[in-house]
Amino acid sequence: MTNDRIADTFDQIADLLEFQSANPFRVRAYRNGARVIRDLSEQLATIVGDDPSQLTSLDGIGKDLAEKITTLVSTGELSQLNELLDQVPATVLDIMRVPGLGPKKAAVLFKELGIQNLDQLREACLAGKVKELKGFAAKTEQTILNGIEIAAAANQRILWAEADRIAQGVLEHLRACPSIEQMELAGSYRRGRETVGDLDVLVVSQNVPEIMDRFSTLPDLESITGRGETKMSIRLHTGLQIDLRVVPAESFGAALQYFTGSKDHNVTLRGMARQQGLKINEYGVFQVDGEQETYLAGEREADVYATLGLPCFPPELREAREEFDWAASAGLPTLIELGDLRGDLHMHTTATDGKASLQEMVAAAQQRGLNYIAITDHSQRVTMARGLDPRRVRQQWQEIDQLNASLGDAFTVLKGIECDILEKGGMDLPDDVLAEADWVLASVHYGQNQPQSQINDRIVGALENPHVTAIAHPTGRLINRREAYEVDLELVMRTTKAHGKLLELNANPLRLDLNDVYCAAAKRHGIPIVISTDAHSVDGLDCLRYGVLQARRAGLTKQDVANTRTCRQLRQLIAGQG
DNA sequence: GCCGTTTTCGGCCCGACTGTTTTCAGTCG
Repeated sequence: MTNDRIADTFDQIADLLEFQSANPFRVRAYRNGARVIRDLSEQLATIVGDDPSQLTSLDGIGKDLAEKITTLVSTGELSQLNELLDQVPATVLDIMRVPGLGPKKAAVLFKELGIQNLDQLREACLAGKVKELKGFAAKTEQTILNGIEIAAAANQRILWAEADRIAQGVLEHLRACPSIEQMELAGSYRRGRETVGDLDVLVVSQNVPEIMDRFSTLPDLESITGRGETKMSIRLHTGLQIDLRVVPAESFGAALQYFTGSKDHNVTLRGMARQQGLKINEYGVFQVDGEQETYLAGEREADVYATLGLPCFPPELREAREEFDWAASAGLPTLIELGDLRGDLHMHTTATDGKASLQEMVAAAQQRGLNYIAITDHSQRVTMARGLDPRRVRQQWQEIDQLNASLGDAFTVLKGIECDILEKGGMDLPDDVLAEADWVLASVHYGQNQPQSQINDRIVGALENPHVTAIAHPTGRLINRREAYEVDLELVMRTTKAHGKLLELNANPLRLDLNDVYCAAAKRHGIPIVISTDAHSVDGLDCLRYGVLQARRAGLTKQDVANTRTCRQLRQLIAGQG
């Protein structure tokens, strides 16, 4: 059983317990456990096999959850979950996804009207039965009806890149307000998560009505779901929710900290504050003496942290993973920045499925301030993309040699290939061809549904090939579209390290593969990461920043990423591979 | 259900907004 499955199980238990109005801290314990498991690069099954007593050394996993993990790994099921599902059908949980319906109201609907799913809920609302329940009335019934569509479509977090496009539009729209003194986006968008569930906008202004009126005229606005004195919420036609908060200047830093989250990071932070006799909320940090509260900080985010003796964590690190341990020991890593990258080592041209020619890609990379690139078109197996056979790839490399001669020292084009790892194992191009390349990416494109052992063998085989430089998009996942293939990444990382090879962080916003958790694991293994765009067009080269965000979330520094090196240093690194 | 440099029991972050209420519970982030 995979970590994700175990985490899903704990989340489901949390949902069901919440529905039953169980102790909220118990619910949190399950959710916390699920999160810790998702942030783990080692497979729990391996830990259980080696030494189950290690489980309780994981933060948030105690005796009880450890036992449940062991049971799940060894039997594949959990009697507790089955018993809960006997009491509450899983479809009832959909009711709680309707905005405005939480566990309490959902339980009333289930117990009083026997409503088990969204269809029955809609019928009951239309029949006017809901508004007769205690605690419900006409307005709630209408809100539920409106919300059912959202619940059905909801659940879908959008890609960070898409959120960024929308967020910049919102800022642009609001900037028309002259009273705006400060404005920032917070939430998971600011933390650079690969997907974003909603947007949070923070504004400092003396004129709240002006800001809120302007906010209500957003071009794609579907409905205003709330408007108070400081907070307003709207929903776009796409279903995306945007929250606006107008705060006084002396609270801006505290609000930015608060609404950037993550929730778990803030829970930890507030716990630390409490131990020091302090209180943090979105208005500031306060010294607490009985009834008396004295404002200590809040205007700037850094001061909020400084008051607790903490560094101002980059938002990408605020996930309650290792950031507080780092702060307490060696300090925070100096995270990589976009400007640190000197090269892009994965891109395609019109020779295969790219939209731009070799010359156009080179010119575009130069414009973006890069010093080198690798051209990595597909190999022959990828027939749909007119993959290159030995003759055509050698022809392209000859072209690159000529181009390099004309470019001089200022810019280098590496002769590369994205060579398929064949379904039956082995590389798609002969060794004598690969030996002529400067940069060989090995990729799994076909046979993604093979069992784990077969995928493992293929990737390990590629890593053992002396001409392979790096594994591209090592898990094959497409965010919100396709699961990763079954691959034991711990095995891949050990093999990668043993042969001195590299792993890619594919910066395409749909891939971001390796993800933050595995990039952090690669760093622990001492494996250099390569952040590349996999560009299929000139515009595709702009994706590097998405990769950098994910790398920052992994705590990677400039030193951890291979293509921050000069081209000469990079060649030396490759030359050391075995 | 987890956790411990006050604690192995008794805590566990905190406030805004809404709707249905006559003072507050539920939901949300």
